[in-house]
Amino acid sequence: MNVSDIFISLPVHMARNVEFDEQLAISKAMDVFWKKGYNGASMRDLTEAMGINSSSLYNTIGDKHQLFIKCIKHYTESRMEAAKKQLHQISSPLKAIEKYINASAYTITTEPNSCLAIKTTFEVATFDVEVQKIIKSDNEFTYQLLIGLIKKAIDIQEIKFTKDAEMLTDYIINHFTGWHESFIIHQDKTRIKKTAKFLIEQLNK
Amino acid sequence: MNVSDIFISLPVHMARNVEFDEQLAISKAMDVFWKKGYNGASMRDLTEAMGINSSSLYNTIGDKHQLFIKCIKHYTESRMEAAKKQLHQISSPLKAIEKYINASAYTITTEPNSCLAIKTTFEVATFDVEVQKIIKSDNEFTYQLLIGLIKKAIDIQEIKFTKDAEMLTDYIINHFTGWHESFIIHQDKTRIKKTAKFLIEQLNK
DNA sequence: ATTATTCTAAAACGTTTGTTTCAAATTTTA
DNA sequence: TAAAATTTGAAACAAACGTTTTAGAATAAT
Repeated sequence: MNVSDIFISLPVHMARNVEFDEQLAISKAMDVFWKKGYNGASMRDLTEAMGINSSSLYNTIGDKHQLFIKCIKHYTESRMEAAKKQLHQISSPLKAIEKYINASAYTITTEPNSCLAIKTTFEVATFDVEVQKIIKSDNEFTYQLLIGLIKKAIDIQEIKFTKDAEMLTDYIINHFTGWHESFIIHQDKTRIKKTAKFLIEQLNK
Repeated sequence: MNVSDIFISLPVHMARNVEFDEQLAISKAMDVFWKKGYNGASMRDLTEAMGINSSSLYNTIGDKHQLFIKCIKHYTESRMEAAKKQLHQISSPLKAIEKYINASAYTITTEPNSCLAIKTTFEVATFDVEVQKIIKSDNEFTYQLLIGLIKKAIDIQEIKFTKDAEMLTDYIINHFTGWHESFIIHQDKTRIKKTAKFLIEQLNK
């Protein structure tokens, strides 16, 4: 055996390339899961929205579950990027926290669907360990982002009423889920804006 | 036509009575929906848990959707009764609020499944108007219960930092949903207890 | 241009879905 | 006790489910 044998299993003739844009297709599938949930979305719903045949889907991305995993990864990753950009270069940590809270309230009361990560948490995260991991790391990202800001704010005494940064981070994050539920039930922006305003006032005490 | 004709359509021969206990069967079905969600629960899952045949189910309760409606009604109604009993005769409004918060935190970190009402809100309440109504009135109950206490607490100056009872009610309720999500993700009781403690401290300012 | 390879579309796959049928069992009224 | 009415269990229903197969179109390398 010589070195070239190692590569003998590689395709000699490279036939057709995949026709469809995988990222675009996943984004389309994500929208379906977002609206209908994991169990509520059928493969026919998905392939129709993606504009591809199920054979292409199974040849490239995989089965329904693998597709779902890619969709929520896509969702959480794009949210992370958006958050990074959003808080990029804000001098005051407390101002950054406030901006993050207001941006969350705005997103919740503006987007057509409630957060896919939260919907997924309540629908399948209890059973599905693979989903659990993604949801957990998404949550951890937000947590680290906020706790960094809170620790800084405590350090420079922008926040004076507590030294427990971990608790305060949890405390703030908890609100977002409640706002989502509230908005589904009442469809009332002002209720959420008022509580967001109050939460920010609390931070300034 | 005489008066007796009005009743002529009523059954003359009353045959068998329904064998199974409907309330018990609905309670069993509720557990299945609670674990698997609406779309995740199959009729075979449900009838097996209920211990009845699907023909009996369709003859008495109705189809899957009607069964689900009865299940979430059962869920919300029993929760309402429990809440009423719980706060029955507590002299101080603020103490009653605190008890309600602590009881919520305890339930969230103790029960095997996350709240059926919240799971339902995120899974189907966006589309299903019948479900929406039930969820909304369940929410309204909690809202009225809390706002009553908060208004009293403001009146007798147990709460001094705000006069906006509506906002504060929303603010408190919002936490519960967040705790549910947090507990699904982290399974950490102390994180929830800490934020509950902090929330109560805020009320005493 | 031929060959090897991969992609795509349509159809079909076996299961499972929610729901209905139907005969047998049961019970009440007469 | 006979007749009428209704529930029950088992089987069957069509439709939809997630997935696979298959034949042919497409394309890169020879």
